[in-house]
Amino acid sequence: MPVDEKLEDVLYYLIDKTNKVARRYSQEAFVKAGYDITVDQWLVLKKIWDNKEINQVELATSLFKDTASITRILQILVRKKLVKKESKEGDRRHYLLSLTTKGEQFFKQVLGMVKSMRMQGVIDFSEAEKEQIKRLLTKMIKNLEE
Amino acid sequence: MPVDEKLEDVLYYLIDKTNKVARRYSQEAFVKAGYDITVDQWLVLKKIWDNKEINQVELATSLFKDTASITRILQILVRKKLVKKESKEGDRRHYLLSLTTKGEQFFKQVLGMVKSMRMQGVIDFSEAEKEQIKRLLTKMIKNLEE
DNA sequence: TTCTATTAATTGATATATCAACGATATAAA
DNA sequence: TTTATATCGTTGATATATCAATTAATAGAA
Repeated sequence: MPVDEKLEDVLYYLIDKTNKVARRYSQEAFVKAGYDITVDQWLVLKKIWDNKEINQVELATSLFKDTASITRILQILVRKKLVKKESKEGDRRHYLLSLTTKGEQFFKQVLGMVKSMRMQGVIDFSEAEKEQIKRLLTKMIKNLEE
Repeated sequence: MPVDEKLEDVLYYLIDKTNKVARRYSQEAFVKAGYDITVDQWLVLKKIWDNKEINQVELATSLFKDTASITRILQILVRKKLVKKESKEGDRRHYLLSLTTKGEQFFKQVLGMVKSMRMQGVIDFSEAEKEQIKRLLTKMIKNLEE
């Protein structure tokens, strides 16, 4: 019988837990506020807001998602009339993505809440601790990316 | 136009990225080694190995999963003949979960690789850094739970 | 210019997450 | 004992992740 440490002591498990707790916290806040949106949909909105002329491959890369996932999330956001896709002149393989007027209004309305959600996780962290956790996570990523 | 920090500077985003990188790293290692198993399926195996008489609700709680997800993951593990479900005498609402002989052999075979995967992420971390990152993540979880 | 290779996006299949509804059983209350 | 409530597990619906195959369009090579 091989002996092994408990799952609770495994760092990946702790990261997974933190990630889930943060996502659930954010999702519940959206629901409580009556915003019909998921965390992943919000991230896509945010990225389009920040990069008005982004295409789907760039969107996928920067959000660590598959282009297939992006296609489906965008279908939902277009259905909700928050995002619009327009063919690009010059290269008809891809689209220009942008927020609709409704999408921009929605984004601005939700952003304040999102900012306070971001703070909640580190509410009692010193500046040094905030830097430290980012530094260590970045270091882990480097160790795991070939 | 509200100004907002870049996604790359948001801590939740960095945690999400670390989590995905760690999962992909682990999943690729399983595939390369020819092990037909997902990360989530492995976690369920590990938990049953550690707790021979666990039921599905406890399994779900300890892995931060929904009981519906556990039902479906177990269906797959049973189909692969790695796990068996036996009715419990006394309370027929739930099952006793355990690894089959094949499941135990598989677990022992894979465990060595899993241990080295766990180390890879923190390969250049000092002991103090390992403690630090666990402490800070635990602190974040407390800030975001209930 | 024509053939080939690459790129952007979509779709299908399977695994997982989450919520809600449900069935079977067990426990507590009346 | 009957009734009400709580618990364990399953299933359906929708969203997302991943991989593979496919379409449409562009770019590069012959």
